[in-house]
Amino acid sequence: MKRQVTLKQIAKELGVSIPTVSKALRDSKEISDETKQKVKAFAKLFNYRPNNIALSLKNRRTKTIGLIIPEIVHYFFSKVIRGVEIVANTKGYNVVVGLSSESFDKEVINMEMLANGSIDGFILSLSKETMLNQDYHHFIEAINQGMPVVMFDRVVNDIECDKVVIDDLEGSKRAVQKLIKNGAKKIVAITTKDYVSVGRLRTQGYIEAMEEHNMPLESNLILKLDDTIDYDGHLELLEKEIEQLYKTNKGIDGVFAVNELYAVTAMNVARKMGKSIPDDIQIIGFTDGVLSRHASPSLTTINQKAEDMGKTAARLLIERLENETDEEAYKTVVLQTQIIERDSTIN
Amino acid sequence: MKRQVTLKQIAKELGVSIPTVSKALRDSKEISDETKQKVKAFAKLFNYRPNNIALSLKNRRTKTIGLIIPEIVHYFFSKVIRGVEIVANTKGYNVVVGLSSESFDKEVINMEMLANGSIDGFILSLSKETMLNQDYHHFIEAINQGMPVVMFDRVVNDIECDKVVIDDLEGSKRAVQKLIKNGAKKIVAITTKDYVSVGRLRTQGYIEAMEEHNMPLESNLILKLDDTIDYDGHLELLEKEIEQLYKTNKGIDGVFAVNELYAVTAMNVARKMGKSIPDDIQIIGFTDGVLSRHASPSLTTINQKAEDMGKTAARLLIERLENETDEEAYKTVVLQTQIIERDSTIN
DNA sequence: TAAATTTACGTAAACGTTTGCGTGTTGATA
DNA sequence: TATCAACACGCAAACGTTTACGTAAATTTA
Repeated sequence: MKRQVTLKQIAKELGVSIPTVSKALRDSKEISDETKQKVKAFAKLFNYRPNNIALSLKNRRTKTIGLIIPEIVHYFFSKVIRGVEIVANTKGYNVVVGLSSESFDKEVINMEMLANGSIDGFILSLSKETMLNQDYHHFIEAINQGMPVVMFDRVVNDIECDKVVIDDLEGSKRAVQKLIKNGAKKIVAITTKDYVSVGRLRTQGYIEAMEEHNMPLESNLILKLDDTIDYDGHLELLEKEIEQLYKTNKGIDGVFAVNELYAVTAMNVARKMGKSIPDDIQIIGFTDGVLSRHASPSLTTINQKAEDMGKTAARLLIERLENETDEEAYKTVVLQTQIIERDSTIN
Repeated sequence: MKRQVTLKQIAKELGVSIPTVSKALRDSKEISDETKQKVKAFAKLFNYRPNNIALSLKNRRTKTIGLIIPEIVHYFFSKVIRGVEIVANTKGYNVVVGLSSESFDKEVINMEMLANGSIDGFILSLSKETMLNQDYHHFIEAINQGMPVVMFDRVVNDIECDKVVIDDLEGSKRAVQKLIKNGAKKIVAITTKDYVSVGRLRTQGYIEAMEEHNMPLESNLILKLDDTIDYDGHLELLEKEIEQLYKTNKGIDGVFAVNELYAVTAMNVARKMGKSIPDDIQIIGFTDGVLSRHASPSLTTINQKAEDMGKTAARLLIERLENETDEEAYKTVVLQTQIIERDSTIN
């Protein structure tokens, strides 16, 4: 109906100039108290709000953050969004979310849609396809154009920007150490292929822990899954892979899985095979999500610090946006993980 | 480093006027081929992209949708976001997400942050507190200002705007009917207090199904939980409530739960009490999320059509934004549910 | 060859703000 | 009564676009 009222309309209605209205509302001392009163009353009456777009154009800043994530129906990423939102909102920023759906092209398109003035900076996590392609030109372009970028979780080391990651290596190492300490003798790792940066690091953590305790390190014991497959829609594929793993390696009594889907499936498969959790097999997963919490028995996991990650990323970005001072001092924040002990391990 | 190049800079560099550059790039026939070539080449070289903010100001439309949801770490809502994103992106719209965190105030603040020109329209689902307060002034204001609003799932009937809901009553009715047909004799409903619109409807569906089959309808059999409590953090509270329900009503052999958290917890509690699923107790939940799919046994559920809902809402909004024609013809789209049969019922 | 038309551009205004500066009016000072 | 500062406001420009319109020069037509 009645469009938002503008300075122009107030000015016209009150018989003053536009700048006078603007200054009155901002309490400039150039304007008489009388006029201020008049203008403010009118503005309040008609619920005047400055047009954000006009302000953005004038100030050359939108107070909006672009957040590009690979997937949204996902415990970890949705928690990151929440972290970003919380910090952004308290600092007066909005968040526009772009979904790459793990696709390189969509990642590029999303970034192009936003990089033309719509946002002040990016927070992003690489799509799987981008990690495979290793084509990072869109990030480099954005950065060269003076657009601050903060990468989280799935990052690329070569690119100069702020980053937030967890200590994947240390976290998984501690998980495996816990299994060993709990008496597990034959521990398998269920992980992803190496191009996924976090998968590689977590596998490495498993290997280092095993080596340090002189445990048998056979390639049989490491199941590297192709995580371009959407196992959520084809759970039976995943189940078959894991069943196979159990069958070719008799006597498995410890499972370390790099995400909670693998962990909970490993548990369900084991139970179907008549194993008891945690007495026969102990399981630790990565990412502390709903699945882990509500599985039965509940899963011991490594907390991936999703919300913290989002908050930290948002803080880093906003700091960079608001302090145009110390350029080039890019930071990488490493968040420490914790083990959340539940019922899939002996405590 | 080098800021985005503007029409002004191109014009200056090429010794022509700004409108000439603009027209050349838009292939206006006012401009000679020679000049067009020159301008386009230069623009391409310097990777010119029109500034979105300037365009928004000029066109009085931002091509951005504001999406306000109560919670993001939530299977249903994150799927809705995905639906909205997909449709929005294919139509050239961006999506800025605002979180109300189930709080009335945050809902209002979020809407105010966006209503000042930042977006073209809202898609939203009410926070619990708003449903309790029944204070809808912020929606009414937005609508009066000519800002299109589409409500989904948690809607308020009194407000005139487009809406997308599922057939909660019919869906839950069919769920209970299925339990009855499967031979369940004593069926309980685990639901929320009535101010949650969808909770009320789903409870109603349970009641109607029971009545139509002349099943005993005792208030004991309906557990209305206070869902302002964050059971995700205090699972034991929820477990205690459900355990109590089982104990005061011996012989329960059917459970209808209005969300998957209640359903999976009802299952876990039953199993801890030595019941076998689905032989002793059959369970159907609402919302087909990860918990249902990966629970063991997997849960039979009613599909809440989250992604469809998001897509439909986005389509409704964009249609209204782009056809300024038929005002006042508000639609309410009702999506039909389906039962996803899994292992928590006898099939 | 003068008038009419086309071509190819530039000017101005607009979207809604903010801010530096100019200016007419008032009151105080010398 | 001149002079000057203070006051209270308006003007202009800027952010980056687009579009209606104006206007020289070049071309066509009569």
